[in-house]
Amino acid sequence: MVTDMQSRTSATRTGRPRSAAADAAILEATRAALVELGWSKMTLGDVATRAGVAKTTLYRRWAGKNELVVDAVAVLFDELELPDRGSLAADIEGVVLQFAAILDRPEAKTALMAVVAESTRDEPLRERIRTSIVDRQKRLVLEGRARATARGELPPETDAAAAARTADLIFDVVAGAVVHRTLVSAEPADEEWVHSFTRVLLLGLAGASAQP
Amino acid sequence: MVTDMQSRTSATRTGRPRSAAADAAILEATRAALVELGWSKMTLGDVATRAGVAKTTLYRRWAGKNELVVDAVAVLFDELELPDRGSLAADIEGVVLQFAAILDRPEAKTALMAVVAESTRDEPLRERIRTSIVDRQKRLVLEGRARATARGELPPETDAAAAARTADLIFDVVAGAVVHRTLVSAEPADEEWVHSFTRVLLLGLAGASAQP
DNA sequence: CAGTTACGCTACGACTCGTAGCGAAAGCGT
DNA sequence: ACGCTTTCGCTACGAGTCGTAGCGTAACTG
Repeated sequence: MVTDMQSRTSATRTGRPRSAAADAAILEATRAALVELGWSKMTLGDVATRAGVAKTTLYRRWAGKNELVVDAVAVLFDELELPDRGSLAADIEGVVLQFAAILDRPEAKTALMAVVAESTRDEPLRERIRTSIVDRQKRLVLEGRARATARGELPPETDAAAAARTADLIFDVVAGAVVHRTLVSAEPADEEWVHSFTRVLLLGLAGASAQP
Repeated sequence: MVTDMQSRTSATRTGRPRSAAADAAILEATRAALVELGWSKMTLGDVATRAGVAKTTLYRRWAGKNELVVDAVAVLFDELELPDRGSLAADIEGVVLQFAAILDRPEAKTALMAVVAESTRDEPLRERIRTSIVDRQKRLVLEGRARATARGELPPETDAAAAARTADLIFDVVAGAVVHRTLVSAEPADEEWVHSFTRVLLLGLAGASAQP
């Protein structure tokens, strides 16, 4: 979570250890500040005060606002799981509804778009977002396909490269559509919408695999 | 573009008129500053200096950074047109490639995500984005469907409400997928990707209309 | 020429940022 | 118990940005 070379390389650190409670308090205070103030009006000084922590302590652990907010929001995606609803279509609908529920939170709305905007000019930040947020979502695509293949709903993959491209395409379509619906169109990704979207996606994928 | 009640209600304004050249210079300076500095490091004072304009002049015309950047980036979407490539699939591919080309610009990357992030806590800003940017894209979806219907590629719409929902779905899927591919996955939406995406989308829509 | 509005310029208080310095606290090894 | 090391809370600071006020001048209208 926090990038510190020494604490991982040497098993036993000398000196006073960093307070784990402070980490938790800071991240929770960050989410609270995001809810109340949004990204632009949230200040690190305010977060430190809310967490009952000195501002210098915060700067010792995170390089800046971007990194802190990524860590604070990343935990929201821990609850993402692939439910076994019996069919590929039902599984996808379940995951998409979970994803939509997370994006419905005010702290996720304002934080995700902002850090993505910053990441366009900050390659390390983009990597941090990828490993702590995006890859967790992408993993569900691969798991879902594996489960559907085991069920016999999908044929086993023969071309690994083509399979990877298809997984990337699915991921961008699913995540992009939900994000755009929620944040740009500002309309809820409710069950009816998710059902329509899933049907179009699956029919499209079925047709694409039928006529290569 | 600029919200001024008086200049439109009363046809002839008394006093010194606002310099149209200043407007153009400010918007161009804004785009230049976005390219060089990105959203977060761009300051209105710097924009005013680049434009050869006093900072106070800038504040007389725009309420803040958000509104200014929306206006500055909106013109990038003026070049979006619906090319007549002969088939619905080819038309969609053409539009998506245009959209991808705009999103490939650095000023569009950093600005669009940032203002969308701000709009989650600013309803007037979201409305401004919608009317000056989003609706211009959405219109292409409606035009494309009308043209395809005229060609006979699509059946005439019977249920207006269902047709509107479908158009919204298509729009969120197309725009969301391209944005996610470009900004989150950070990989180019090149011809190959657009071709794969368009095929999945059209097959899905065809299948969905076949089995209502 | 009088009236009105926009402009450039300067200056200002308020705020945020990120860092430095200090003494005290909390661990570890001997 | 005693150093050694690192973290902690606190205060203070220069630098930078924000958005506005005031002023004299420029541009356009009747």
